[in-house]
Amino acid sequence: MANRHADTIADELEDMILDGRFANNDRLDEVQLAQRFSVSRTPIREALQRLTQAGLVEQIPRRGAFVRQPGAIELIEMFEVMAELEAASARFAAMRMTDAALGDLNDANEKCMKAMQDQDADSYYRENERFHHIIYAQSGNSFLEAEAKRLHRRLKPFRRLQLRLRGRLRQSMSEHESILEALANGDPEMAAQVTRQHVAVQGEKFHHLIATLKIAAE
Amino acid sequence: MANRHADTIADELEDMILDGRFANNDRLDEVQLAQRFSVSRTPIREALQRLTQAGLVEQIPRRGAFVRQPGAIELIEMFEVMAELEAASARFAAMRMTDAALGDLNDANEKCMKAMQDQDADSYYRENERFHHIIYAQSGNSFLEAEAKRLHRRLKPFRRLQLRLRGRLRQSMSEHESILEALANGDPEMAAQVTRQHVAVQGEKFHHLIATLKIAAE
DNA sequence: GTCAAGTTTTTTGTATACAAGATATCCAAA
DNA sequence: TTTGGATATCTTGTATACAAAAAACTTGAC
Repeated sequence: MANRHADTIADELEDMILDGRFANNDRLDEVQLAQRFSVSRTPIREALQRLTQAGLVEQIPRRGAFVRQPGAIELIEMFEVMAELEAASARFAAMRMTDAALGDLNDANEKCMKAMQDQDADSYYRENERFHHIIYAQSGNSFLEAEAKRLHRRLKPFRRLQLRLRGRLRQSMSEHESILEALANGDPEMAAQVTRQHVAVQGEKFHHLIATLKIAAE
Repeated sequence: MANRHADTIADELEDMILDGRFANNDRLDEVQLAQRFSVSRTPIREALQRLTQAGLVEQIPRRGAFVRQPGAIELIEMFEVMAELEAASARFAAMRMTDAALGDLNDANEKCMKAMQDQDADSYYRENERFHHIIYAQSGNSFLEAEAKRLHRRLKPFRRLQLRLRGRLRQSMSEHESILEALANGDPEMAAQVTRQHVAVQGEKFHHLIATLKIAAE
């Protein structure tokens, strides 16, 4: 990609923002960050530019850079788009997927299941991510794969939240089964539909969660 | 957004690349560009960073920035994704669209038709773009709208190419009619399907065009 | 004439310097 | 006490300086 220093700084800042280590609208002071990373302002500014492009930071001219956590509405919109990208991936994958990849997908799903039974959250997240990434890759469309990965990563912290809802995990696994079945049958429309539903419901659950939190806060 | 100078420079460079004023793999020399724009290297570097993020430029560490025109395969992939984004927009629009917007869409379509009869290419492109942008906006999903606009813009120069094919324009207009009808009927699945087809066929026509050009070149 | 090692020249990436705009502080008047 | 304006301070945005890496060139051996 680009220059090493600014690159790694951007990655670190991205992680920090996505992990929620900054509050919304926190100002990212250039000199402070420069000191923290022991570099000059130049690579910091490059990193901030990158984050701005990625939508994680908003830069206001002559005012500075502010972390920009998406609001509830924007998150729902993003989940909606994610559902469409996943549905499209699944549709293509149903037609283009290799047998070997189908085996991998099955493997990821079984490990997901096992992780759920073992209450092993880390393992669950890892295998669930693998499950979805395999579908993106098997769309046979690298551009789609890249876009899907990008948005998937952006939504990661919020997916975790939503999975805490009672019964959601088990339901999610059953949806995986339907996806697997549709892909195994090579049924593009079915694959697209169940996959869209699988992701869209995450957005809805998330919405529900937000609403609940709001009520609880009153 | 960000700083004025680097901003406008990025926009200008973007236009130049999208208009094809640079060949693929052309190196974008920082000092040369700095002189051309009468600024220092700093804002140039910021602009190049932005273009890299947008996928128009590839930066190789310690080597420089190179314009990166998508190849045939990548273009087909991008058209495939565009088709999905448009289809999703149309699906949502079928459910959420206002009557006023439906009127606007009809208006854009009629002006498109008129432009075709008048052989007025500029007017055609403008109204065609308006047609599609209305659908994005009426998806009621700003995030989707932004993503669709972004990709639409990226594909702009290649859509123009494809429209030169004999009979393509008339076919395209008839597809617009089907889209309008589905939206007017509030039929989400039909709207998604005809819209996907409308855009996907552009990719196929484009593919066909490329193949033809290659044969002609031999 | 070709190739390879060593040297010079470019070019990138980072640090620092400086200018202009934004924010904060202070003081006086109502 | 509060408000308004003038001044001081801080912060961003751009220019310049410098170090290190890559490319280009030179020179010498075969």
